[in-house]
Amino acid sequence: MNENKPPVEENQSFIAEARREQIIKAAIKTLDEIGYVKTSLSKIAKTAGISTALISYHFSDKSDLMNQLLMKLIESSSTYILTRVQMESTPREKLHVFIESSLAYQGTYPSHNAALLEIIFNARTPENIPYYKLNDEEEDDVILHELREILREGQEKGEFGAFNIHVMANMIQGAIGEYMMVHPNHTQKVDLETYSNELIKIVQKATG
Amino acid sequence: MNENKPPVEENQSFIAEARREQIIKAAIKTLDEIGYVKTSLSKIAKTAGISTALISYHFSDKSDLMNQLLMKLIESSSTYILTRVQMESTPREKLHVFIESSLAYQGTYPSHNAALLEIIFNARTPENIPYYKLNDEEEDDVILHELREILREGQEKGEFGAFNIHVMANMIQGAIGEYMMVHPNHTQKVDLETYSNELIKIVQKATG
DNA sequence: TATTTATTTGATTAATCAATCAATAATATC
DNA sequence: GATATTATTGATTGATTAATCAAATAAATA
Repeated sequence: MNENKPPVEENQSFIAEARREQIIKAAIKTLDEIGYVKTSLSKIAKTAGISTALISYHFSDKSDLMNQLLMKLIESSSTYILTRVQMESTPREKLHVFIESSLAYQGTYPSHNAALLEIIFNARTPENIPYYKLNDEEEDDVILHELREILREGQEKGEFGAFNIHVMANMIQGAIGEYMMVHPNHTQKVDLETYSNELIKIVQKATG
Repeated sequence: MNENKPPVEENQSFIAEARREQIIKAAIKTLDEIGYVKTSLSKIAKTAGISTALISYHFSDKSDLMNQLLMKLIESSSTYILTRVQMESTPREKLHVFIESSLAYQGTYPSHNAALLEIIFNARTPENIPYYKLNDEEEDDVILHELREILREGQEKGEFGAFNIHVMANMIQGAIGEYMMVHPNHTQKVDLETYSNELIKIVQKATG
């Protein structure tokens, strides 16, 4: 029966993995509710109903926790958007779905979104560079890269007119981000669906 | 010679006013260099070369200092942009100058801009609402209001086509904001002037 | 079952924070 | 020049922070 034993690593980390999940969930909730500045390990621990030291046991560091959480949040929203975009065929359709699903993600997971913002705006690298200034540097930002790719392909195929891809991509991301910042979950001047539709129309014309 | 005496208030507050200026300048520098999270009264005091208690003497509170600083920064950038916009006559010209000067302000006062971002993203009202979620609620945001007014006037005069004003305004602001976030002061993929020109072109087409 | 290994806690550390206060120093007023 | 007011400091308070550690508990392994 030896060959049936699950690999040691998986077995070892089963409890640990569940605990990490729990801590990360508590971190999201805390960040959403009180913001990065007031979020401390003890606040997160209290939210999770565990001791502070337990967080230190599972994460080497506060910044380790925040980094892992950030990666999870980015991956979550990226997957949500990319899977939907990849189901479309033409650049124009892809672009519309990109906008639509980017905004839809915010409506579906508002707390994830808030937590993501709090970390990006506040956490800094060991070299003290804020994450929000890092974004652009190639490698990392899958979403921005995909958006540019859609625009490039659209121009290549003649579906889109002439424009600067970097600027257009920034503008679209900016329009999406602006909504996610300014609008609390309820009672908004422009509801999510209207915003989404109108933004698509405008971008349609801009990419001409 | 009595009537020549300057009003008591001005006289009294002369030193105090200068000191407040100095503290606010030090706060800008500190926020720019180490970010909101790491900025403390003692760090600001050290930057200013004064004692921490002196800040408490001139400002009732940490949040009082941050609020006054925020107001100054908003007023500074608003004035910069609005004076330039008001020199133009047609909505189209106003819109172009709005974009141009918004971006130019960032290039001219990068540290002011960084400090503004740090406060907006981090400071919260006594009710714990982040400032960046407050923006939209009428009264306050002079800049956003002006932008919408330009767009409205342009539509009214038939210079612009049909689009949702709120969404278009958000998109333009988002495109501007995106630049100011992503791009550090040097070695950028798209330089400020190119970005400005290209954004104007795109918005020109979008507003049709 | 005995023993090792993984998980969890409570107590503690040293640092830092905002804010207060009494004691000076500087300035203005009379 | 005496007196009051304003400005400034250093020391101190109590709260909170991230991180460490020895001790206790739970789980896995042999």
